[in-house]
Amino acid sequence: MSDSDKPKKPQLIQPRTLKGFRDYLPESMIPRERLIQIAREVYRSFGFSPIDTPTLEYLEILTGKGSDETDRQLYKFQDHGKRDVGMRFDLTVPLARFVAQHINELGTPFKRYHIAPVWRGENTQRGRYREFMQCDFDTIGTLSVAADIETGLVINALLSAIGFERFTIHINNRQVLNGLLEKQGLSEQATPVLRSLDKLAKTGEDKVVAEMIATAGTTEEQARSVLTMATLEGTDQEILTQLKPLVRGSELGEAGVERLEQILAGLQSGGVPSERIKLDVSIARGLDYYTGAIFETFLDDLPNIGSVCSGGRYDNLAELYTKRQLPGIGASLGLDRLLAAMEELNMITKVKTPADVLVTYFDKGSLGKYLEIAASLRTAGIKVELYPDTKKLGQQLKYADARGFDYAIIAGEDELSRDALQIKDLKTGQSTEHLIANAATELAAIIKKADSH
RNA sequence: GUGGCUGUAGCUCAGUUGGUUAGAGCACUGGAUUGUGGUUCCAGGGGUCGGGGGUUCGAAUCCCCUCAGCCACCCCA
Repeated sequence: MSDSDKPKKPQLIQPRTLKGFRDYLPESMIPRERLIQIAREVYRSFGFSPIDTPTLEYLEILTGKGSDETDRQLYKFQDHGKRDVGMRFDLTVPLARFVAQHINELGTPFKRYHIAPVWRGENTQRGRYREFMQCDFDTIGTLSVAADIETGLVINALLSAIGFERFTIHINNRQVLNGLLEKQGLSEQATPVLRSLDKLAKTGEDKVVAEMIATAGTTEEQARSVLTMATLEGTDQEILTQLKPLVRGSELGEAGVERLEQILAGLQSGGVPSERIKLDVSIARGLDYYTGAIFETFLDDLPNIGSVCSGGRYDNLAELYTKRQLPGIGASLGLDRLLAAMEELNMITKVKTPADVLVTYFDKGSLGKYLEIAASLRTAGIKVELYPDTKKLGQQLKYADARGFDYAIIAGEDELSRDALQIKDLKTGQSTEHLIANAATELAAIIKKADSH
C-alpha cells in the first residue's frame, strides 16, 4: 500500500488559546466568581449601582486622549459597516462616555460599579494578560470629601470581606504634590516629574533625581526638594506637621494638606483600623488625570505583588465628550493580582465543584426517589449534584472526594425501605442516618454549623 | 516595541559525544469474588519531542525561521 492509499487521518485543529488570553477551569473559576460576588455585594452595600457598556466603541471615543501607547495597545478594526471600532482597554473611558451621554437621566451624585473584561494588546508577563477583568467603582458629580473617605471605606470593606486582615491603604493627595511643584516652578513639568517620582520605591532616590533632570528638565535642586517631601517619614500626624511648612504659600498645597487631614479623620470615624491606613507622600500613580486623593493598597504579607486596589480623584472625567464638568473619585480592584496573592497565601481551598453534596445513584430503580431527595435539599438552599450513573458506590465516593464535595447522600434499598438516607461527611468519613422527610433541614443545619467554623 | 532565557504525555521532568519501537512520577480511565472515598496493587489510554524548513545514511539532540511561555526594559490612558 503506498502512502497515498492510506486512509487519511482527519485533519485536527490544534486546540489553543491566543497569546495573553486564558481559559478558566472550574478550579480557578470558582474562587474567581466568589471574589466578584463579594465585590458586588460590598459595592452594593455602599449604594453603588451596576452598569455595563458595550465591548466595542467607536474608535474616536477610545483614542480621544490618544497617545502612541493607545495605538500600540488598542485592539481595533473595521466592522462590517466600515466603521472604525476598538475594544475597550479600561472601564474609565467607557464610563466617561456613558455619563456624558446619560448624565441627565442619571443625575448626580452618580455611583456605579462595573465589573467586566477589558483588552490590551500589550506584551504579556506574569500577571499581565491581554484580556482581564476590571472591578471599578466610582462616584461622579461630587467634590465632597465624604466621597473620598468612602472610597477608602469601600477598599477596607472589600479586602476584609475577601478575608484579608493585614493590609495597608496608602493615601496621598495630588494637590499636595502639585502645590509643591507650583512652589518650585515645576507646574508645567508635573506629568514627567510625577511619573519619575512614582518609581521611587522601585529604583531609589538617585535614579529618580537623574530621571527627573533628564526627562522633565528640572534642576537637581528642584528634584531634591520634590524628593524631600516624598520621602517624609513618621506617623501620619508627624508627616502632616512636616508637610505644612513645605507647601506654605501654595493655596493648592495647603488645601491639599487640609483635605488629607479630613480624609484620615473620616476613615477613622468610618471604622478603619488605624494600622491599615498610611499617609504616603511618595505615591503619585502614573495616571495624568488624577487631581486629588490617591489610594493604593498593599498586602502586608505580600507587598511585592504591588497594589491590589488603587484609584483616586479626578476633576473632569468626561471633558472629551461634554462641556459639563463632572468631577469624581473611584478605584479598581486588581482581581488577578488578588487571586495570585490568595493562592500564594493558601487562602484558596481547591474544589472542582460548587456543590456541597453529592447524591449517589445507588439503586437503579429508585431514580425518582433520588431526584426527590435532591430537589428537597435544593429547596433548603443546599447545592446538590446527583451522580448520573449507577456505578459502584466506591467509585461514586471517589468522584465526590476528587471533586471536593463535603457530603454524600447514600440511600440503597435498605434505607429507602425505612424512608431514610445516610448523610456521609466526607471529611470525617462518618455517616448518620436521617429520615428523608427531615434530611433537608438537618443537613442544612449541619452545613451551616460547619461553615461558621 | 527592545533584549535575554526556555519549549519532550494534562502537570513536573529524564533522555549519554546525533544511532533501533522516546521514558518516569503525578493525573486520568478501568479492575482487585458487584453497599462506603481520600492508602496500596494491577492494567490501560494518551506524545507528528511547540510548529515549519535545513544539515545528515540517521535529528528530541546541530542550524535558520516561526509560535508560545518566563524575566528585564518601555508603558500601564
